[in-house]
Amino acid sequence: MVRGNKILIADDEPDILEIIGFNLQANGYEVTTARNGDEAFEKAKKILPDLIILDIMMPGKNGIEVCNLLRMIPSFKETLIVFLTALSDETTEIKGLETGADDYLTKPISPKVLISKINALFRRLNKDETGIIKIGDLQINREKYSVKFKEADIVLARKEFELLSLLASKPGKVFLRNEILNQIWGTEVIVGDRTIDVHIRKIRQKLGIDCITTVKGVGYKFEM
Amino acid sequence: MVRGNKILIADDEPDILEIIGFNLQANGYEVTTARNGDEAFEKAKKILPDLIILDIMMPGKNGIEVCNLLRMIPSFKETLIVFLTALSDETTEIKGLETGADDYLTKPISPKVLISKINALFRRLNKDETGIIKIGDLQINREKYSVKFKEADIVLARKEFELLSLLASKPGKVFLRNEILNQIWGTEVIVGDRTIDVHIRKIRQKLGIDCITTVKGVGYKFEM
DNA sequence: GCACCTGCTTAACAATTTGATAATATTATA
DNA sequence: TATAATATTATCAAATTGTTAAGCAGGTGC
Repeated sequence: MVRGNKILIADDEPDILEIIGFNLQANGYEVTTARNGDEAFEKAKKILPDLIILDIMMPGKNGIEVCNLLRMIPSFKETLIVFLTALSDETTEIKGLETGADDYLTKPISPKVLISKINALFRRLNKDETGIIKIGDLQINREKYSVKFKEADIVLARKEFELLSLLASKPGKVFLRNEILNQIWGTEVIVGDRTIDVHIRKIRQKLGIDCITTVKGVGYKFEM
Repeated sequence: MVRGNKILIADDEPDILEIIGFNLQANGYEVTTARNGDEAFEKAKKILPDLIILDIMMPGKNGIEVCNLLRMIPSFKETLIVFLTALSDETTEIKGLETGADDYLTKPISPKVLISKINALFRRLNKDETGIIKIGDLQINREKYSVKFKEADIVLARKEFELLSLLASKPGKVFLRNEILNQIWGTEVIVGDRTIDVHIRKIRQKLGIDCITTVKGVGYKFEM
């Protein structure tokens, strides 16, 4: 299992970006920086970091807004988000944590302490972030949007791919129909119940193997 | 899935224990207190809390020592440990986090902020809580919706699974028929009395072992 | 623009599974 | 043993999922 190591730092002070960025890189993290809220949001969607460090007071969107926006996107539900700011205002801190941030740090903070805190957070997060899922003879490449089974390429449509990808991300876990709807269609779109079934059917058909099990009244799970 | 809610607080100042304890209880946590490091260590082993708040400067063992000792015990590998102390000394903070603490808070801290931080920690913890029940040769996995007995998979329908799951969640406890009805069918649905029997029968049949005992006139209990 | 293709959703119906109940048999216990 | 409680069995209705085909929107090449 490969520990995720992509970190995005957003702060409007170049000095902070440089100091923290340098220290994180020295500790084996892959660092991207952003100078304001909008840039942070765009870069986050692009690079899908494992951890995002957000300054609260920034030009454009502030850190809390960025956090809120990101948490609405399914693929950022599990991403670690930490606020870093000079504000010692208690109300802000609570607001930050309640948007679903994982920690809240106040400047000034020494790089060493920061690294320690970040390591502690990652320690809790055991997740494979390579983007490639390999299960038996099946390979799912999130970046290439491709699926291989026994060296043979299988062409899946987008929804099919996302569905298989989701199920295979935790083999054995039963995904409730609601869970699937939220993760793939989002909370706003409403689609009929049979839609999931039809996609499942197509995946089963295209893969040719029965690796998706129905748990009646509950949901679906992936198993090889 | 039941959220862990047992918290142990260790501090040598009675005032702190009282204030924090009160606030945590008001937020639905079950609180135990300790007045020094040794007491904290003993109580931790006894009650197996989900979160431990440790003062660093305490009579007897200090907080870091307690943390180190606990982390050596397998059942405390996943326990949340947070340091709470007046020391703002950076070196101590790093030392704390490197022993495997999950956060580090400095006094003075307002109860609101404390609660927020603790909620944030639990939020993350609950995500990788497996929800697996293991009793003897029986394994019940809520996430996978699967039941294993001696390596053999047993397929249960939803109601059967819920029922077994409920009984096995507290082995030995007798669940009244009413209790079972409320937990599994809810208060609105009304089903006949024989319905429970039939489900119990199916579970017994499928498991092949007699681990559900009838307590006539009262209810059922799970025992291996 | 127009024909054509692809992917997504849905409707309609078939197939399957589940859960509840009735009817009857069995058991525990006063 | 009498009695109430539970076990067992078969049956049926309801819930759930599978399957197929059709409609629709968006994109592509001509």
